[in-house]
Amino acid sequence: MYTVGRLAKKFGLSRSTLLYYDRIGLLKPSQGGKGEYRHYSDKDAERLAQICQYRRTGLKLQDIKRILDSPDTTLTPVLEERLEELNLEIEGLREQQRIIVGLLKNSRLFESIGVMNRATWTSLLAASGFSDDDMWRWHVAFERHAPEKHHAFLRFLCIPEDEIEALRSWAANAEPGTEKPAMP
Amino acid sequence: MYTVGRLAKKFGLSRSTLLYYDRIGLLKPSQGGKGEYRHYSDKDAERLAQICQYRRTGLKLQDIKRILDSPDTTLTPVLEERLEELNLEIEGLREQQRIIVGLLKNSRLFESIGVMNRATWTSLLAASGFSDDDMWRWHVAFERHAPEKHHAFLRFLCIPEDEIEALRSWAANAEPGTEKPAMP
DNA sequence: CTGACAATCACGGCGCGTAAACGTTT
DNA sequence: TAAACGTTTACGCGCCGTGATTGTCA
Repeated sequence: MYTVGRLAKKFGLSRSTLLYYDRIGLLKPSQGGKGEYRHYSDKDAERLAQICQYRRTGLKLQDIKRILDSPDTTLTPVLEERLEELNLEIEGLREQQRIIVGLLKNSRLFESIGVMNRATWTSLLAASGFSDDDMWRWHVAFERHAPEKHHAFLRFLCIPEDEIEALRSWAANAEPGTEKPAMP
Repeated sequence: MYTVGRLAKKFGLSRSTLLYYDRIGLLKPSQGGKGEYRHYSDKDAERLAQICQYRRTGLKLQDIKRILDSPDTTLTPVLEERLEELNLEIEGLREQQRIIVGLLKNSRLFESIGVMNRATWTSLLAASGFSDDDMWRWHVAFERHAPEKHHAFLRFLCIPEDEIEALRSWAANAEPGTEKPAMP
């Protein structure tokens, strides 16, 4: 049995957060009617633990409520939806990064920040003994095996969208002996 | 010379957005007093183009204002700051993805979504003719040459933080002939 | 009695607009 | 007359945080 404050402390939340969860029906104390003190049982605490877990995935409180209040069939689809949503969000942010990198390309300073780029990547591969040919073969395999992920990875390297397009379409059509595209 | 609506249409914005920009002093029409129609000059339009450009980087309107209203010395630092901020945001979102992947690991369905993971990655490398040894050497080079980026990349693969730690510390200390860590 | 808790209610606040309502210019 | 404009005000999102005021427990 916990009071609001105690439960809040136990989970590193603020009291008002729990009050808020009560208000929206996400976590109602199993004892304590109107005007009385709230009393949270161990079961309530367990539910709160679940809530915190799901919150770490960025799910909205409403979705968490849906998950916890309905048979577990909803869990997987909701999480997958969130995963997809996160992909889109990340893609959007990377897009913003690419634009900034474009604007900053005179100022060489951005190299020192943790943004991955092609120069770093290729120099790493070279340092590990990978030849240019290896790299081209790798692009081809990547494009064939998982085109979307290939795309995502190229974006991860902050390569401009048009170059990505060129690289991918080359990789998609490459036959043994195909001429390699010129890359800056 | 443009009126609000025309300028808005030209830039794919809504009228209210321009009104808002006027209110906060971000873009004031060079002609048009109170009660009169706003008239935006070509210079204003140019400024708006700048604004839109910077907005695509996710800069706050206040920061854009600062950039445009002061000598260009502020541009670079502001952009770099935003870049760093984006890194943090992306890292946070990836963290959320990793948690979801952990929760979903029984449901194999997430493989079909565009999330990169180690399995895909290694199978790709293998398909391109890279041996296990190549991969281990590559980790070592990566860790030595750009530790932070190595970290970022492993996160990109949705590898749990503790395994990342293990892998990195192994790579950091590896000598030729060092035993390789067991990886699931 | 006192001090630490509890209760309820309502408002604030971020960032960037959007929408409504109603009057004026062209 | 109609369309586009003007101003002002309020609202929306998501997730709480912060009081104010008053009641209760140890």
